[in-house]
Amino acid sequence: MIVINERSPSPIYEQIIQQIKELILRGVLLEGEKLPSVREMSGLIVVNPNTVSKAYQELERQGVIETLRGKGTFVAKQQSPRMEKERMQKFREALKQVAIEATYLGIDSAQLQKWLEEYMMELRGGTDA
Amino acid sequence: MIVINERSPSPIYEQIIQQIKELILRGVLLEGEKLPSVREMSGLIVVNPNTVSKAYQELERQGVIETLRGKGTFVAKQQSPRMEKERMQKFREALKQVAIEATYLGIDSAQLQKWLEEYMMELRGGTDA
Amino acid sequence: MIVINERSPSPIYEQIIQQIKELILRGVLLEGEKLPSVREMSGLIVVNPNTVSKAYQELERQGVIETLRGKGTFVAKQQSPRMEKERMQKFREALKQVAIEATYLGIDSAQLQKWLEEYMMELRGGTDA
Amino acid sequence: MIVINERSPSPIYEQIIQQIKELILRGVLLEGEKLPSVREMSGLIVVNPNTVSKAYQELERQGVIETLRGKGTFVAKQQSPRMEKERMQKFREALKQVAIEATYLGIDSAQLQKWLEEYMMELRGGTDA
DNA sequence: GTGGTCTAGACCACT
DNA sequence: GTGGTCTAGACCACT
Repeated sequence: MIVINERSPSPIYEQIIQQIKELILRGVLLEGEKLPSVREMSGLIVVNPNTVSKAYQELERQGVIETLRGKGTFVAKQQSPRMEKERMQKFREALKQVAIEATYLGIDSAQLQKWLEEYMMELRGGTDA
Repeated sequence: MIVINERSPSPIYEQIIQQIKELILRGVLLEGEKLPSVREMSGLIVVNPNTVSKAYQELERQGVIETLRGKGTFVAKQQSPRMEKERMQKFREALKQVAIEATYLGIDSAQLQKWLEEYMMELRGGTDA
Repeated sequence: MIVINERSPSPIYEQIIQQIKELILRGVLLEGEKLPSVREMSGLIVVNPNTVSKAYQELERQGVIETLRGKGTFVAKQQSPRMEKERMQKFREALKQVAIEATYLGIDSAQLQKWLEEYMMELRGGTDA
Repeated sequence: MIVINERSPSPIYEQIIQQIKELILRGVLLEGEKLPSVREMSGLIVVNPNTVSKAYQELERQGVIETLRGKGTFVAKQQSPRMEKERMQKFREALKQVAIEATYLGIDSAQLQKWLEEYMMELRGGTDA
């Protein structure tokens, strides 16, 4: 389910984080469901265990997953909106950069909204499956 | 005009690139206008000249600014959309991450579109000024 | 394998770029093969690591080599022709200058073609080895 | 007749040198013909006089033009092949780089020869005019 | 150990 | 004065 692009400029642990988030949003990973252990995951996606571990730790810090000692790692129960200030600021910043780059690429706001709609529909649609 | 955030995870030269793009889109920097020299800019934003130089070189590669040997660096004449494939792919990727993160933060697509509209209006509005 | 000419008018990082390209075309460096690390190379050819790094980054931009984070730098898999417009224009310009200079040196087109044949045979021959 | 590209990475004085050589090879400038003075040329092509002067000096060093005190600058009489070792070596080096880059761009030797033929025909054709 | 970023500062070609 | 190149060397993220 998770595909790593070694040539990507974004670090592998970031790719893992993003893709796990996406799998949860799409409903592939359900609330309370067990994630593969660090070692399993490290074998599945052929990546150093330290890298997987780092991704899990960050996901836990963000409240996306939960680690139960000796039991394993699970998708957190409350996947409700978490409006942490820091995260929100980062998001607004990213959104602004997207607007700038879109303008440079000559993409108008209608096209942009269409694409965003599509992506978000895909993600929300996932929860029905 | 340009403010560097030393604590930001994105490198200083990237911050310079993004902010110069923004200043151009907002119409603060006009076509053909001279940018501060590498040394001036380096003094203004308190950053090493090499770092400014790296940002200028990348902006030149992207066709945003132009360098005239021994004369200086200028905002490029044609700021027309450049649909380079690679850049477009990066953009689509960034857009997708924004959609994912928005979903996580509980921001619906209507809110997202409103914010994007605002940013893009600000940018386009700048060219009239 | 790589020899830097400090008196050459072309910058050191350009010399590195050209010679690595040549080594690949001659088949001395094979697809997927690891290049010396920035530090190793910098020691081998007695040049500052930053200069080697600059050469590697430009080679990556051109798709000649690939960087895997924390792992190293490798000869890219597909060394297929890349017909980027900009690069092609630069090439045509260089070719024209060669024609002009040849005429000045009294070299006729038959001789020129013979030399080019030789060089290209050498390069293509390298991939068999 | 001479067109300067201020955005070109090759310096203006080099562009002047190359284009004067080309004009001579094409027969636009004839042996013994007077060149515009440094000031005239500087006005014609809108370039700093120092830059023109530098180009003329280099052309004189190469034996392409001759300066007669108080009279002006003229296309040299003997435009016969001058096989200076240094120049020849530089040329062979440039030719080699052309071969390497052509291979990278996927241009075969037949195409390369066709282009070279064309360029050289244009140049030689010029002497008939 | 790997490449990426950055500083401080020198030197150079070009205008 | 302008940008381009290079050195020497530090620090950092990533694997």
